[in-house]
Amino acid sequence: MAEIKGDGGSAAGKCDLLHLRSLKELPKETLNALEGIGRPLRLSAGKTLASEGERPQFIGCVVNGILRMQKTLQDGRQQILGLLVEGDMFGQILNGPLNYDIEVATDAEICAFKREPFEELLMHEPELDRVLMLNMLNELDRARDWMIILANPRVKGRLAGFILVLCTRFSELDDVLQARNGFLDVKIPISRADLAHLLGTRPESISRAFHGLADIGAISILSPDLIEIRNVDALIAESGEELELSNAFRRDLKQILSKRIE
Amino acid sequence: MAEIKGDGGSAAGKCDLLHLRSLKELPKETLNALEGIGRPLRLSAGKTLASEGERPQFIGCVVNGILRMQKTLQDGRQQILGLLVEGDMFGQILNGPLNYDIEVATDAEICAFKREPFEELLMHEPELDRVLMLNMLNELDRARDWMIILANPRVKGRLAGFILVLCTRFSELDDVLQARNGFLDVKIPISRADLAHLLGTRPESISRAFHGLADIGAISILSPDLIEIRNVDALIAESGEELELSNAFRRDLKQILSKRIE
DNA sequence: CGGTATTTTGAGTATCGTCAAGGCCAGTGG
DNA sequence: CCACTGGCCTTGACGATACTCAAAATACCG
Repeated sequence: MAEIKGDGGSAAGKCDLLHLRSLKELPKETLNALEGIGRPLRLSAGKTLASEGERPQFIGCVVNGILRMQKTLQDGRQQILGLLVEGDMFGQILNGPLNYDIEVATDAEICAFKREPFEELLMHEPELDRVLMLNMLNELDRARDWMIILANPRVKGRLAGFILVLCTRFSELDDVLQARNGFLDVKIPISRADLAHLLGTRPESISRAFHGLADIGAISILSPDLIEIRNVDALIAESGEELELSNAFRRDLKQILSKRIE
Repeated sequence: MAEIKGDGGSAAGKCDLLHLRSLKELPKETLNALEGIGRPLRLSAGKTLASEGERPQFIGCVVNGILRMQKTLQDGRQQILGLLVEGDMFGQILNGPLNYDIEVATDAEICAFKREPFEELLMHEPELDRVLMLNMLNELDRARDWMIILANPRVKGRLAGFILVLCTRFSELDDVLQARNGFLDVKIPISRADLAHLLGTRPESISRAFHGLADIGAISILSPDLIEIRNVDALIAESGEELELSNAFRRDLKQILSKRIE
């Protein structure tokens, strides 16, 4: 394949940023400028991209795959603070040092921008600034979602909340949602261990919670990382999600279902 | 007292924004302009300032007292998503509608800015924009703190984490910290019920956790809303906080202790 | 001093964390 | 082609913890 050699990076070529939903609104010139200073990086699961306390050398944008933001606690637990997916940006633009690690959860592809040219571009392009602001607001919303999920006293409820969030906030992801004979298939994109770290519990409890949800008929487990939603209302009831949103949820899900079936 | 009548507000006069730590860095003219469009509001505990789904009529800045951001869930639980204290701003500047309620936790005083003049001021004052950005980053950090605290499997650990956060992130507050005969007194600024809503549990468990911490000698309970930290290390150990930070914690706390004693 | 709200305590049950063992799947090497 | 190995997921048993409901004690306010 024709590869344009980058200036020293192991990966070379050009990022394809056009299809990322978060950047779509940028003017074409800005997008081109971004692609000009960005280099694609292919990362394999398990790699640590940046560690707590340091300031990452580059600004990154996830093209596909999933990264996790996580902290290692004193008692040995690892707590996942959030997931970075397609279109999410990271790398402390204004902030000081990171206060969490960034690791690769599944094999991923990112676009890396050197800090200086990126920040210079930022000065001249208020649109880019706006996109970053929205990215941050999005992260704040998601952090609050995780808070609500974590506050659920039962693991079964936390898992139900996670599945619902997967269906809404992460629904744009390629492989997560798929309709099949009238039900919605959901691919669980991370391991049980990571799920446990995310929901503040242990893999064993996650497993029990999955089967608990299956027992009440809310889902069925097709394979460890693929489930089928059989009863949205039961799922919502378990999660204890908010009143108004749960109705919106139902509507959206029905929409997604019918859209994906077509 | 000399009061300058406002244009229709029930409260009148001028906000004193000078002493707020988050606004200190603003140029004097910007601060004056802000004070010009702001009106002080005195609020009593329990009042709902804004509800989920609506867009608040004004931008607010807390002068003193505590507001809470909270959501009412379908199963009746109320989950507190965070506290707004002296210097914090709220009111969805760029965002769409709120997705939580804002209620007054303790009698409070805020400075309210009408949306239009505030946003116009924002256009002309990049410094103000920057302050708002920092305010948002701060909120994100705090949301992540809450996540880590909520993820702690034991209520005793969550409570320990809360007390530590109180000593660090909220240490600038007037009444929270006070040194007395060599130990640090901490005023718990919200009720047991609110604390339960914040930590995702029930008031009974909060009570038991307080007494559990007292049993291991980490704290002593002077009155329901006033505790004394007797063993910081035990408290940190219970909270399971992060490795590096816990050392910083210890240092900071010792500093606070010696500073407050003087 | 009485009345109310808040906090605390108690007892019983459900849930979760822990430790240990078993099962499933994929990749490896004979 | 098949046994083996290692990683991940599941299951089981048991003790610790937290939720629930109910009642008592305490603090708060007039």
